[in-house]
Amino acid sequence: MSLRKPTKALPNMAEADIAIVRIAPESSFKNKAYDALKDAILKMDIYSTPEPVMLDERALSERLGVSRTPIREAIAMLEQDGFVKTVPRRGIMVVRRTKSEIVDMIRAWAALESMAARLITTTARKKDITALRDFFKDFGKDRLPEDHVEEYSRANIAFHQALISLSESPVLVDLTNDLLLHVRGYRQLTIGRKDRTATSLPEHLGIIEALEARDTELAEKRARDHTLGLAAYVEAHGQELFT
Amino acid sequence: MSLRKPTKALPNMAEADIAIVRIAPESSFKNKAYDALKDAILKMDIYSTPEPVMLDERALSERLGVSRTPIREAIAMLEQDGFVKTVPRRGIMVVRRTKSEIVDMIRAWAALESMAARLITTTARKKDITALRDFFKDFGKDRLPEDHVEEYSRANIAFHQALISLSESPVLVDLTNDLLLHVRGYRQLTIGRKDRTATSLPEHLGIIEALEARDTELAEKRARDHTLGLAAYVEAHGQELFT
DNA sequence: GGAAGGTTTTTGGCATACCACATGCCAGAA
DNA sequence: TTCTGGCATGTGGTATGCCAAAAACCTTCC
Repeated sequence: MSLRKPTKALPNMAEADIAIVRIAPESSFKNKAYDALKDAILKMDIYSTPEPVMLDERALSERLGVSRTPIREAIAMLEQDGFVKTVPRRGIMVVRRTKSEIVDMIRAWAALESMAARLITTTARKKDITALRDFFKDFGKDRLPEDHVEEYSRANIAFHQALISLSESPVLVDLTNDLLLHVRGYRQLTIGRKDRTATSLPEHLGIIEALEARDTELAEKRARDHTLGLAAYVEAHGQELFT
Repeated sequence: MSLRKPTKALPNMAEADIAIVRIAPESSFKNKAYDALKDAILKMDIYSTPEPVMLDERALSERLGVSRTPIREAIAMLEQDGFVKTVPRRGIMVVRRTKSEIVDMIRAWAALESMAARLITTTARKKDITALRDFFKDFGKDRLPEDHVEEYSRANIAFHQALISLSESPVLVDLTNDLLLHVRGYRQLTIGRKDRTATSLPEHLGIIEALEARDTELAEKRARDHTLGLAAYVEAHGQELFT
């Protein structure tokens, strides 16, 4: 597949070996539009207003300086992702998730993460596991997480993503990232979590310890219970968010 | 919604009561094309030939009797699903999964299904759990699964889907169905499983028993181990498939 | 005979025009 | 004043046509 005629194209091809970096494929407008729209949707605060946020193909095509065609293809992709929903002759609306949908997603996340923990205990290098502690090195008795919620929240997300990555399972990584993108829209998941941060840090460390000890069952259980705890928290305290 | 002003519009409106049936919404070509292509892709045996299967926009638009635009939008959606990959100026190819990708997907499936089992022990009705046995009522000592692999395989898939559905978690259901669609392409997962069917049935029954007993931990474990067993099986015996 | 180089063909990317339908406004009738 | 039918307008859906780049083909010259 790579080369059609490998017969005698080698001798004077030494130049081909020097740092030729495969020129930028120059992504298509479709993909650029997809990235731009996805980014914009994730940034906007969909839940601040009661009316659904609507998108307009023509307006978007003008703003992005391309025709409607690539915009529409990008919209079709976003719809597959579940970020928007287009209704014929009505408009394209940014999807608003209900509380139970968010809780549901967090549960799925818990499932995937606990499987990641399980895999990690059998394959990851000790060094990489220990490195997970670094995400929280700025927090401790003298600098409590609950006093730096924003910062801790970022470390929290980074930790979870790093954890999943250690599983070296592309499927787990991708699925989890998708779920996180949806869940993340809820600012209150971060802010309101203030009273959860206190218990969060010890739980994280507990997960790391179990991983280091190669205790498969325990690591799996701790990872699961930790995230299920978040789900339960949202289910109990996330009321005000969802009108 | 049905009638705006019931105040005085009744007397001579008898004609409005005659069989008006709510006209069909008539899905768009884009979605029809998506369904048709997805169906076709799932049906084709991608692994029978060494060369990748290519699709052609213009040919498809002709075959389906619509223009390229809706086809392209459908392709964009399928690409999001991971079923095809379009390379500029080269073509659209049906994605072929490697063995490790399949194994990876089955592991994620195991994670989701074990979470489903966990949820079921706390929410599902006894009646619905017991109904899961029906999928295997045609098999027993006098009619061994390994003697009717095709049929058992169908029952198997149906069982797993019904199991996940009992969790009443749309996210788990959707994610699992997506994974199954990808995994399913491997006919050998069905055929080669002949030597696995023997152990499969007892394991299924074991899961059902744990669910009925509302033993959360055990149900979760059995569901997970059962599917992880399939992953291990594919990892060990799926060699011949992937060239 | 074979290879370099030019030309045609193929293929996806994009822009544009037009269509059908949902809505809202508004004149005119009741 | 209130209601109704029609028209203007806006929105997504679809069809077409052209373009650039890559691949295939073909010509020509050593």
